[in-house]
Amino acid sequence: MIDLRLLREDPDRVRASQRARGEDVGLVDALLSADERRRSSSSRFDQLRAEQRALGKRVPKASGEEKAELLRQAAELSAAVKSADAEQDQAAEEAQSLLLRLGNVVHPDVPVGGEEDFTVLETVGTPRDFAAEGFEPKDHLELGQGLGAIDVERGAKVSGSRFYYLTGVGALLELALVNAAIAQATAAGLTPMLTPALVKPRAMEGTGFLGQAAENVYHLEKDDFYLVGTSEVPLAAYHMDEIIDAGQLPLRYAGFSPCFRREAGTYGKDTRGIFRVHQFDKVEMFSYVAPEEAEAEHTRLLEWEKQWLSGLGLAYQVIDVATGDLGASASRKFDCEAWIPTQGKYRELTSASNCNEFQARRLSVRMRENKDGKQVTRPLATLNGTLCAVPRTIVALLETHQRPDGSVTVPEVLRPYLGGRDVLEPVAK
RNA sequence: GGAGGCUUCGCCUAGUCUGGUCUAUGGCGCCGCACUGCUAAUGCGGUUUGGGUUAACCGCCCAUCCCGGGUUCAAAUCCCGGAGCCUCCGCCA
Repeated sequence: MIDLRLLREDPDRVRASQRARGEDVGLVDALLSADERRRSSSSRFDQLRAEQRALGKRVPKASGEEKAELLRQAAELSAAVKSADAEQDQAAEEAQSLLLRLGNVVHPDVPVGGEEDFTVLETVGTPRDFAAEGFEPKDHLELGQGLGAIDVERGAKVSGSRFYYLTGVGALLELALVNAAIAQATAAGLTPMLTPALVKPRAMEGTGFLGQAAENVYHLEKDDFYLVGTSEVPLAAYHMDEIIDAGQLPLRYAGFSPCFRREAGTYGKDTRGIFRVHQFDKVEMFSYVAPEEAEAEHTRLLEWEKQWLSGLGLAYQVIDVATGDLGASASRKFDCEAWIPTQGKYRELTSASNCNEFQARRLSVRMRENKDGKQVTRPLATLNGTLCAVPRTIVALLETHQRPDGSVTVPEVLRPYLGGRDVLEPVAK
């Protein structure tokens, strides 16, 4: 959630942000007046309650006629307090529900527009020229099947469309990727974490996934659990309701977990292979920092992503995602898109978001620091970035490093995690 | 699944039986000041969190003793429901 003080003092900035996101600008004014009602009803309650307490203190000291009179007045006040309390609760609830619908205020440098209106910040590496090498690249599924690495037919038989098995060398490849990613993150000082994949509503809500993104989240009705779409959720909620000493910051984690996505509204998109699936594993980086450090941290996360992709020998571009394509929690988002040879375009492999204080306010994660000789508490900033989303990385790897005979060269960084193997060979059918 | 115990302002803790100066005790930690050649030690003071009021500060008011209801003029304290943690039993990877 955003800072209500900012909303009161500079509502135009919030309106502009909503407009840029292509979201309801009227929400800002609805929230302003709901906040007004919340404050006035709360004042009314506070005042009545103060009277009630003052009167209550006199009761035990009085006696006889006087006491009877006090009790009569107190009973009246008691009723008034009760109704003021109910009014206050209702007003607070209304303001809160409006506040939760409001997305983060976007960073001023973010390009305005929809999915196609991103800015390319940088291009790294050169897409491999298969025509010059004289052969037609196979797509990841054909390659994966040849290697005995991917089985989508049985995935569909057992679980339906967008499910798959990683088999044999495919399974080993995932484990190698995950180990290499965790090793890189650990070397950079991040704390490796294995996180829950089922979370309570508060964690999901606080991370910002129950607004517009709600239709993409699996929910277990009977137990009221949500399946996480990323370990960002359990990592953000890890410090929920805590106050962290400024000296402990930054806190950096590398979470590994399965990720579940309903992929609603993507009917017919990326139906072949394992590019877009309902369940996959991912290594995710997550940082808690002081708000003034957030932008520098955002760049840092991006650098670690670039280091990872470059190490895998992939060609990619970095984009500044446009306002209309930002998640509710993000003020700015950088995606790394890797070149997929058979698609002839760059596709998203990683994504780093700066949520500044937005998630921390919702989850009540604060920092305590010494300012001018006084201890102050304020929300901190959270950021997240993909290190390795396994299936998409496999797609890019197989296609990029394939050879004419259907074998695939293993990038050097992965070899130690594949028993020294430097090439994956097709298996006999 | 069954039985019992626990949950208080960063951490530990007093208070709950017997409702009202609980405006929540003490210790640790932390912050400030003093003393000191420096450090340590010591002394004094401060230190829950959130909301409101304020241009801001000071101050003041309200809420907050795991959460939600209830009883009462009045709830940390009594009653009901729930959550989490711990111990034991059962089942189980």
